[in-house]
Amino acid sequence: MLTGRKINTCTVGLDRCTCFESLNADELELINSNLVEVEFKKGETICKQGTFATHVMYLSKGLTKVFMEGQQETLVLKIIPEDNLIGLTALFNETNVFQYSVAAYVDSLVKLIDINVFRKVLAQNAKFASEIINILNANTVQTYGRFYCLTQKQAYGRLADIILCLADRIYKEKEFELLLSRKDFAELSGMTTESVIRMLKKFKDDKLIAINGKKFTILKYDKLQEISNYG
Amino acid sequence: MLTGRKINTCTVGLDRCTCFESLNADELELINSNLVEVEFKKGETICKQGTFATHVMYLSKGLTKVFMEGQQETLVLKIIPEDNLIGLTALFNETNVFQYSVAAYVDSLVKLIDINVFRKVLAQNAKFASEIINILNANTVQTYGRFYCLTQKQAYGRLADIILCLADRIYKEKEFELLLSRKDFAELSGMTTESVIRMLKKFKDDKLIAINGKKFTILKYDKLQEISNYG
DNA sequence: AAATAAAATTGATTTACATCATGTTTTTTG
DNA sequence: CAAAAAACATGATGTAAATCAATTTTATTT
Repeated sequence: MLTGRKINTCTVGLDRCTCFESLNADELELINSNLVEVEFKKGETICKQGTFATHVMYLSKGLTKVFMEGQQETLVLKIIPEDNLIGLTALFNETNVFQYSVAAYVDSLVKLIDINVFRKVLAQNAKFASEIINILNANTVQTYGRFYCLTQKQAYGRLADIILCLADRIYKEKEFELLLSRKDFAELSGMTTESVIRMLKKFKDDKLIAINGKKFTILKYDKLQEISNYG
Repeated sequence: MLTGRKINTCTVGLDRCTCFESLNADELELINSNLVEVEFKKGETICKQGTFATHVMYLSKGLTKVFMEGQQETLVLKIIPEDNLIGLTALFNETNVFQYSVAAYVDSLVKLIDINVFRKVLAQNAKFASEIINILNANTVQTYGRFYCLTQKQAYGRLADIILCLADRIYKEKEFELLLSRKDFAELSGMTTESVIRMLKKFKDDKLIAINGKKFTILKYDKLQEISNYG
C-alpha cells in the first residue's frame, strides 16, 4: 500500500538547491573560477550519453530532460527544472562516461563546473558532501516514483500525471501554454504520439481539460488526480 | 545509441562494498557499538515501506529485493546480494520514512546500523561521504538500466536478461538451482507468472536453456544475450 | 505568398501480454 | 500419510496500446 505523498511520473522537486551554501569563501571561489556558463537553444543536446563526463552541470535557467537512448527507443528518466544540479551521477562513475543524455526543452542556461574541482570540494567538505547525498537521495526517490508509474500505471493515468505535474510544478497555473511538442509529451509519458493525441482528446471530450492549440486548461483537477492514482 | 556495457534488468554490481575502510578506529567503533545483527528467514520483510527509517542496513549474507508496493501492483526496484548497504535512500529523506520495502529471497543476515550514528559519521568524514556518494551513484546507474529495460524491452528480452543476471552475477555458474518461485521470478522480470512459465517453456523448446524442476542450465548463452539486447 | 517541410490528427489493424478458467503437480501440515 | 494448500502449468479469450496508413493543420523556407 503506497502511503503518504502521491507517486507520480513527474520528477520535479519543490525544494530549491541549497548545497552551495555549505561552502566557505575559498571553496566557493574555487568552484566559481572553474565554471563557465553556456546557453543552449530549445532542443539542443546539453550532454550526450557515452561521452566523457568532464563537468557537473547546474541549470540556472530553463527546463531539460535527462534520458537514455537505445537503438530506437528512448526513455525520459527525469525532467529537471531550473536551479538544479545535473550529471551528479557521473561524479564517481568508474567509467567516467555519462550514462544518459540531457537536452533542453526550452532555451536554457547551464553552468558547467569542472568535475575534478567538484570532487575536490566534496572530499574536503563533509557538510557539502552530505548535502549532495541529500540531493542524490531526493532524486532517487523521485526516479523510483517515475519508475513505478511508467511500469505499473496505464497510459491514461500516466498522462493525467504529467498534466498535473506541469500545472503544479512547472507552470504553477491551471492554465498554461504547453512548450512541448506532442512527440515530446508522448515520450515523457511513455507512449506514442498517436496515443497521447487520442487520450488528450478523450480528456477534452470528457471536459477534464480544455485544449486550444498549445494552451491547456485544467477543468477537473480532482478527476485527473483520481485517474492519475490509477484510472 | 547505447554504448559500452550492456544494459540489463539486473541490478547486481560486481564490486564489493569498501566504504567502511575509510573510517578511523573511533568511527568504526561508534558504528559497531550501535549495530545489531538480525536473521531473516526466506520471504520475511526486512523493511516495510511507509515505516520510519531508524536504521541503515548492511546485508552480510543472503539475497534480497527492494520493491515498491502499490494497491495491487508491486515493482521490484532492485535486487541486492550480500555485502551491500540497503536503505541509504532514507538517510536524508525529509519524510524520514522508507519509500520502499525490502524482503529476503533467501535466509539472510542483516546488520542494522543506527541511522543517526551513520549520519554523524557522514557529517564528519568527507572521505566516507564520498564513498557513499559513489555507492549511491552506482546504484542509480544500475536502477536506470533496469528502468530502461522494464519500460523498453519486451518480455522475452527481460526474461533472458534475468536468466543471464542470475547465472553471471548471483550463482556464477551456467547451471544453477533457482531459489525463486515462478511468482517471484515473474515479478522480477515485470510480467505475470503465466507469461514467465510460457516463455521459459519457449526457451526450453528452443533449446536455449534446460529446466529440470528448479535446476536451470544455460545452453545457448550468446543467443540469450542476443534476445536480451532486444529480442 | 507559394512551396515545402514538419507536426498534429484520425481511423483501421495488429499484437504482445494480461486475464480468466481449469487442471496438475509439489509442498506443507495436522 | 492423507488432506489441504501452495506452486506450477496450459489453453482460450480479451484488451490496452502499438503500429500502419492517410489526411489535415501549422510552421518554415524560398
